[in-house]
Amino acid sequence: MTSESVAETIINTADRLYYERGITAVGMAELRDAAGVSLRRLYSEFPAKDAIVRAVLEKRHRQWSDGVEARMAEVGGSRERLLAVYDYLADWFCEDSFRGCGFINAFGELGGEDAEVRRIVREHKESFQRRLAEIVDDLGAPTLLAAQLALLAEGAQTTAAIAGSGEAAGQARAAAEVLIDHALSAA
Amino acid sequence: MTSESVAETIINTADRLYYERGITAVGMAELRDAAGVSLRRLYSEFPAKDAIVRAVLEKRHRQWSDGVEARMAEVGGSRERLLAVYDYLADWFCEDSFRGCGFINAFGELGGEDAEVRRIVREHKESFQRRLAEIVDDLGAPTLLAAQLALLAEGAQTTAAIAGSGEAAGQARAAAEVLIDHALSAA
DNA sequence: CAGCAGCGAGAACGATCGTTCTCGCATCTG
DNA sequence: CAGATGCGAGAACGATCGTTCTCGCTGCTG
Repeated sequence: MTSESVAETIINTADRLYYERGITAVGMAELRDAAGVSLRRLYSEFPAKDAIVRAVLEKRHRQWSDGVEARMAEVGGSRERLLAVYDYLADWFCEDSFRGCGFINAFGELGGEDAEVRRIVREHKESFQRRLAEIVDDLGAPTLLAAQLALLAEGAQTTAAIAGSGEAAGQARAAAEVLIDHALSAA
Repeated sequence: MTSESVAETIINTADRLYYERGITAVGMAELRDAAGVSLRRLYSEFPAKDAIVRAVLEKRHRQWSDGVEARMAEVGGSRERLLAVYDYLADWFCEDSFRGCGFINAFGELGGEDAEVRRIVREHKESFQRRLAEIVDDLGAPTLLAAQLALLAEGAQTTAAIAGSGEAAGQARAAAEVLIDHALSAA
């Protein structure tokens, strides 16, 4: 396999810097230094900073989807697959670099000005909700449950980031169990 | 009663602009124009932009606390007081100007760089959780429930902002009912 | 070897940032 | 009336932003 392309290096470096410190706080000069490329090369790979931001968000979307999907594939049964989401969150929250959901952060920072960022963030969250809805449907539970499980996951991400502790994942998981079992017993 | 002071005008204007468009996106010149004061006056009331940001967050914290508290006072019983939080959210989400939780947005935008913002945001969220914990305690339910109800509220705020719809409030309320009743039946 | 295309280093550009300074007018004090 | 004070308007400052341009080296092709 070939080593990563220049564009990938740029995206990975930008992702790390933007996530750590915020998008507007990281200038193109800093990105150039950290990625070890020339400014000329930066602008030959991407037309502008906006394009890098979009590429970073799209890469992050694939990573999240793949990560959640892999975690869900490890267990059997729809109920366990739903709960696997919170186990995935628990691992993520433990990472030193964890600083909340990159999409929520980008939305808070740029969502007021940049309609394209709004669109990407919204699509990311909708796709997660759709995936949950599929599994909830397999369970035979109402779609409302999928939305509620998503609320728990979103709340856990922001709470873990702000509180600086990962305990929200376990709390969300326990709440999810109650909601799932209640939905099943009502069906 | 006297009309609002210059400092209050500045804070209220800054709050609106920062919330609508993001903090870094709003410069001091724009704030001066919108508040109708001179730049000189801006810097005589506040030593720097950071101080305005902090003042805005602190005002927002009082507004949130007072608003939730007033809403909870309208109903009787601990269970209804807890659920009143989500009714408060539902009203808020319907406002045209709603763009998510200002603290979460500020955290996403500045939390990576500004430790003071981190502290204020964390304190705000902790104070909300403490208030929930008091009422949960009155109910005789375990403290875990308070954390879970907070997760639902946080998740509803970000989801409503990103999706651009207020339905998350009702979904969170329904989930809260299930969690509360489950906690009570187990006690 | 001559000529050319590609690219890195970094200067340069115009815009805008937060912040400070200058100037001139208005209002008060004696 | 003379002088001082306070403040608004806005120019000025240095820094930094995103972006483009220049220059000079490197390695290819004929």
